[in-house]
Amino acid sequence: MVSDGIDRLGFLIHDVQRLMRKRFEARASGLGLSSAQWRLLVRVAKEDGVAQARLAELLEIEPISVSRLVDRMEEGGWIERRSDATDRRVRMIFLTPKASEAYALIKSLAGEVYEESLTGVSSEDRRVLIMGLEAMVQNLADDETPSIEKLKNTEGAAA
Amino acid sequence: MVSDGIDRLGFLIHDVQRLMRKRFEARASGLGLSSAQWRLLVRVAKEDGVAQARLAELLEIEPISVSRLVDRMEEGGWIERRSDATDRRVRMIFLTPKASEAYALIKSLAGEVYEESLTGVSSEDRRVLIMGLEAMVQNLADDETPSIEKLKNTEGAAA
DNA sequence: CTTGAATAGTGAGCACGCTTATTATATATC
DNA sequence: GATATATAATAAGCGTGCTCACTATTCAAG
Repeated sequence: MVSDGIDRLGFLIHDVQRLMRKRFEARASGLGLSSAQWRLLVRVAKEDGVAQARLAELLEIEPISVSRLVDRMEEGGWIERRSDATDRRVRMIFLTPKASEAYALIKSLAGEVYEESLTGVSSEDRRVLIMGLEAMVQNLADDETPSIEKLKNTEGAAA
Repeated sequence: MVSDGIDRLGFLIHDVQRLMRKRFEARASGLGLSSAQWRLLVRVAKEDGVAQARLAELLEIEPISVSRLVDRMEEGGWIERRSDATDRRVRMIFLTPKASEAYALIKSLAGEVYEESLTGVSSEDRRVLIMGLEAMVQNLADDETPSIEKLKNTEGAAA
């Protein structure tokens, strides 16, 4: 029923993501930053002193994943945790000077990878591509995840 | 210099991949299959008896990752390893009947997720999207990863 | 036959995501 | 004030990817 390459959409997205991450990390390896760390760093750069829970929201990962990420980034000297005076549960995250220095370079590395990945794609097609991806995020974001129950009640799994 | 949403391309791809994987795994959780396992299963379905090294090539992951994946899939009863009579280094991978049964359902689940993710995207835009993604894979695939050396020799990292 | 290079697979250990459960603190309610 | 609930962060343990190092086996030279 599906036409063209749509039945390979998952493979495609998966490949693009993996290859982009790989290339970025190859470029940034001199800095000792992974792509996950870079994403967190970018967020903190935009909102210095942000709490971990807020970071989890922004990055759309679980708080525990932020915990671990921040652990390693603190070890690496990229960020530091400071206590919030008004709420002792909160750890506020700040960039170190080292991270602030690296920020511009990181953005430029990312920009390079983006441009390279889009070589030969017209600006018109780029716009369609970006808009398509944004639509996909929107469509996938409303997390209706109840179909397991449905499956179990109507058909039963093929186990 | 970058226009529109191109400076967020990495975030977009990352989000789409994560959300698609999440949704697929929610649907397939009744089966006990992860998306990585599903990808491997699809490959083996197309080439029964394939060697692990060949699978690593096809999936574009490292042989050691295939090893671990196959370990868990063997435990889960999805595939089985058999020795090759002509080359005792090789483990040939076969689907179990359980996996063969599940294959059609898996493809249909994947197709559902693809269609849902593309809701509201015209077939014309879909074609541009797919072609754009394919171009990105092509552009990123030629793994020129020597720029670390270049960086070190010409500028030095900002450490 | 023996030596050496290449190939197939795995072990150890790491990064980064997850689920589930726990601790510490804050806040709302009685 | 005491109790219950909610929130911030973390701990434990797993899946999937990686690098590096290793074993077993094959194949090519000598």
